[in-house]
Amino acid sequence: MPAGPLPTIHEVARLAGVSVATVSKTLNRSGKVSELLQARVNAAARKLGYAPHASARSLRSGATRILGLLVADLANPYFLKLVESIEWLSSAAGYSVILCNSAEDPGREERHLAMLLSQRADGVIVIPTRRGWSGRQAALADLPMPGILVDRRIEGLDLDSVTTDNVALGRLAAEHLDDLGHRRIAVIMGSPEHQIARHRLDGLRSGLASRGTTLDERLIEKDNFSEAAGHAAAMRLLRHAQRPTAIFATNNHLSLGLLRAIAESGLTIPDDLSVIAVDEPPWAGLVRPGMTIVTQPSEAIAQTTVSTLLSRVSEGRSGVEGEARSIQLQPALVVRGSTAAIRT
Amino acid sequence: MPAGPLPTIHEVARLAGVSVATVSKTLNRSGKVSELLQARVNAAARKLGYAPHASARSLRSGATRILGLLVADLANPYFLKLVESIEWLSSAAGYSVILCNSAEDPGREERHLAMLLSQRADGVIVIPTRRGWSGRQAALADLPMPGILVDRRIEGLDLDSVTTDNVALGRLAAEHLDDLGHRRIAVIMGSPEHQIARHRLDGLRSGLASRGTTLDERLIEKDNFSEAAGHAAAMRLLRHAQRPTAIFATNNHLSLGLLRAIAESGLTIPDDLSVIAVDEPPWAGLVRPGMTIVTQPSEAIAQTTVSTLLSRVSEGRSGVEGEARSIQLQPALVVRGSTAAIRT
DNA sequence: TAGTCTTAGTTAAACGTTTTTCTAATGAAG
DNA sequence: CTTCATTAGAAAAACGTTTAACTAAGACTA
Repeated sequence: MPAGPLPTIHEVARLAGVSVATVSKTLNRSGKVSELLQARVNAAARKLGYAPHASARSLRSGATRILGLLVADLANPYFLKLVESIEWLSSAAGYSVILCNSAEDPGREERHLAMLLSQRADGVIVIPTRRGWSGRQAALADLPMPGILVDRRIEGLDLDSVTTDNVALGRLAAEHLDDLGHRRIAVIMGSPEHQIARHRLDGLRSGLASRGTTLDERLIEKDNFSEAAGHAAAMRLLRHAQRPTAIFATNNHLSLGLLRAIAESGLTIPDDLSVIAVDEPPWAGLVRPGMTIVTQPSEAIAQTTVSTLLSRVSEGRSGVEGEARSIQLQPALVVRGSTAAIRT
Repeated sequence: MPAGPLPTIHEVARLAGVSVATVSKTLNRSGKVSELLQARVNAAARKLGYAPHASARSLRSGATRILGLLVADLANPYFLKLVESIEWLSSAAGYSVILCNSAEDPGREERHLAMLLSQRADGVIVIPTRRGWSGRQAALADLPMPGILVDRRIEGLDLDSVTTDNVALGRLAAEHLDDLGHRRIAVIMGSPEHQIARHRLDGLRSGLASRGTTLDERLIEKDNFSEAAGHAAAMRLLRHAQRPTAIFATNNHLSLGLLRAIAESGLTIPDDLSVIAVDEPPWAGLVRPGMTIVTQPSEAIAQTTVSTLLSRVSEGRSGVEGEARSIQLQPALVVRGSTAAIRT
């Protein structure tokens, strides 16, 4: 790092023989500057290697062109996809992203939020941690900049949100399994206190009900969302007196645990057991002959999130504020080989 | 977002009945302030919900407490682990992280670097893209803030770096396979233009050589580092007249492709084929009976990276600059079931 | 020709901090 | 009873921008 102190706009102005205002206007393409001076300014800026000081700029202008991205769990491949897309879209729109991983820890989440407030991010995108929001909604509601929730909603919090229609997701799985003739269907649902898990289960249940099948409540495995929990739940199900003919795992971690359990048991998919999972983790290709999944439209979710947030940002607080928009996007069923018609 | 304009230090000062200097000193624990005034200031700050304006602070103080993290490829689980650890450590040290994904695109990388310069990040951590650095080293070398390379080094660039000892990594794989009696060993090496790939191959070759085995050059598969390439290479190897008894995949994407190919071929690990891979991707558990791997010490690498960078940051440009440190950490072999002694 | 409108540019204020310099008060030393 | 340090606090400058307010010079209108 050999360079001395960085050049300021004043040095550019001096070299170009103009005022700093002219430099600013030229570089920001605001206001009128003659072709001649524009050329001189640009040449000077390039020659000096001028890079505007973002802090100074935002101190004066009031906008940082920074978005905060607060992720509940970076290790979840689905969230990672969201992060990738959101970073991509933001950067295309001229915004930088401060990434914060709360690792499902409300304490970290809160500290990160305070930091983003100090940074005066122009907006914050939050995939909230699962627990710890009761009584803490104010932290988000009182944020002085626009915020938007992704994937998970927080009960009793009036904020823009973009989520998957998780009831529809459960219903898709139900209809597919029913079409294949499955009646003994198990669910590894994660934590029943979690809205998403409940919605997916509700969708499954109602989807089956509308086909005249009732879900066997004894085949609903409830615990948390970890791979270990998925593995344990799967083990219980596989040892069940009347083994289910199909298992629905409602999240990436859970389905990984499920697949591991199946591999350990020496069972074959889909002959011994049909499996349907949510989202497409990188390892979906390892399951022969391909994983049947219900996918959440991660690209569309990222897209909607960023554009909604940025439109709020440009509305500014001048706007009528309006109602909180809560946008639900539709999942899709991708049929591959891990589900098969039940043997007669 | 109901709150009006955020309170400034002046309003805190007025409410506490002191000067802004006293507020600043109190909040930053710098300078002497009496107990009494400290209490008044803290109370006032809390009451107003004061959050210092980071831009103003860094404009004046010259430090942003922001680190830039420029990642070549977020989709690589190994890099993701690094990102997680780095974010964690930085945030523990009081730094925020601006995450930039270059997705192996030098153009994006360059734009992100310019942005980080504008943001006046206190330091930048770079996992550089594979290509596109010839003639562009200056972009990093001339950075006015401390920078550090992780995982990949750039030839001809004199900058701190933290990497795995990849020759040792290859040698570990070689010795393990040799111990098990394998002689027909294949490598899916990725791109031969890439230093890491070459080092790992060199390590494998020399490791075998020191045991008296020569690596069959026809069993070295070269292409790029994608999953597709890994899959294709594996397919070629599996159809080989004399099928190798063991395959070494030198990267996460490649090993995923390899495993997929094996699953498709209906071969069993380790009976038909031993497999050794690098790093522990989430799906390692899906391979029965467990994946044998050579791991890079990602935690230690993250740790070393952050502490080295932060020490450079606090040295400031006052320091003697000193030599660039290039730190190599040692990989480790984790033996599980995917490698087995060759059948006699 | 005198007045008014544009236009292209400059000057200077402002953003919210930190930090240097300054001041007044207290206490110790001679 | 001075003088000199020491201290806690205040006043003010500075950081590098953007932008509002201003100016001078042409171009147009009456």
